[in-house]
Amino acid sequence: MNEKVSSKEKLIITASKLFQQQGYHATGLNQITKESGAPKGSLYYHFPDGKEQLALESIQLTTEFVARQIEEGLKQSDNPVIAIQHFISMIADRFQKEGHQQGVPIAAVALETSLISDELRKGCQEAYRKFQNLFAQKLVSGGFVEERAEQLAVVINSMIEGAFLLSFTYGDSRPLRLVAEEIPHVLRMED
Amino acid sequence: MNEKVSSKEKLIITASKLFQQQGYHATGLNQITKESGAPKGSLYYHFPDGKEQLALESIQLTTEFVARQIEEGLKQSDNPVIAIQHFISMIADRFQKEGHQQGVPIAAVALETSLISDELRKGCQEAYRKFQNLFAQKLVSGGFVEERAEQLAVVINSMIEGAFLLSFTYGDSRPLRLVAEEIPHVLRMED
DNA sequence: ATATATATAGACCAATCGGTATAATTTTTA
DNA sequence: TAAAAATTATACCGATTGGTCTATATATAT
Repeated sequence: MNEKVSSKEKLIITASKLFQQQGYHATGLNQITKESGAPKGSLYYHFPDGKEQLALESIQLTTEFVARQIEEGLKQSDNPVIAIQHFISMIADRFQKEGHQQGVPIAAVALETSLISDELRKGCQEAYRKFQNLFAQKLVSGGFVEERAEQLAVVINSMIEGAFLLSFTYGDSRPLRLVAEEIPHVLRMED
Repeated sequence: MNEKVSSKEKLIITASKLFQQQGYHATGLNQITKESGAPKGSLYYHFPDGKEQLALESIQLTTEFVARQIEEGLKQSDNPVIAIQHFISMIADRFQKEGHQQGVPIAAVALETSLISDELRKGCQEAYRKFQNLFAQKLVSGGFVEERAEQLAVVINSMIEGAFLLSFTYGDSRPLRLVAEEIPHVLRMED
């Protein structure tokens, strides 16, 4: 029963955190190995393609983590409006509590790497698609026609990502909270 | 009459472009001096505080540039809804035409540096505030009460920034176009 | 013309970057 | 237990990073 965290897992977990906080280029492999406790020799054994491969798998871990948070938040209500508002409030609360030292998931890596690595660009694209699909599903189960649900999911995704970026830069959760308040009108269900 | 572009200006112009395309950490001072034609000696003469100072002034140049684009777009109509929609369409068109090789203004630097440099964080904050104020002004002149206009401006700013990020990552202007279509409902003026 | 700022030129610095090499070790299989 | 496979440990690599230094021009004054 090998239940302890493997070196590979430790590397991915640490890298995910650092890439989110510092971005791709500011995060060195030496820092990742040092903070994870795994040696550099292990890094290139488990990730023979180097930093890019490690970043890709880190993005995928972050994607799963965020997706689970979205699912958790959305199951709070059958009403898509209330559910999505609840999820955004969740983000805003956590953002406020943790002193916004965590960065914005995916976004930094997406902006830094999309033009230099198609692999990483696709990884980030896949992340956003997953988030989008979760919102779309919720809207469909709330009565929206599928095509319309997908369109609205893109808009909701944009609002959240943009508000997250603004809240991060301002150091203030207000943009996230204001966006949450407008969800009913985007979904055309007056409150 | 010294009308030729000074070394300082060349450095800022080149740095603005590179920071937007590649982000802060991926852009080296050697690359900036090389592409601008200005020598490294000049860099530390004009920017004694180094990369951070150059980045701050670059952000400010980008801010002015984008602000002018917003003003240009918004003056297209007295109706805030149509004006804002027109501006977003402008972005989407340019994005599509230029093969999205330009990056997202401000955002990358904001995400990369906000946690490590309060100066740069404030510079990016100032950028977003300027954009926000232009939208808010337009809404006020369109009949919105000031406080409400400011709230909606934050939301519109979020939608645009988020959609820009998604369009960039997808390599597709669709998120921007979908967000434009939802502007009437956010401003509660049915089309 | 001469003195004085202003600006340029580019060699140089320690530190760090991503990445490689190989030997030693641990774990698994036979 | 012996052989084989998986993993770890470092020392090391050239290249590049942001930043410094001093000598040399180029203007702008007096």
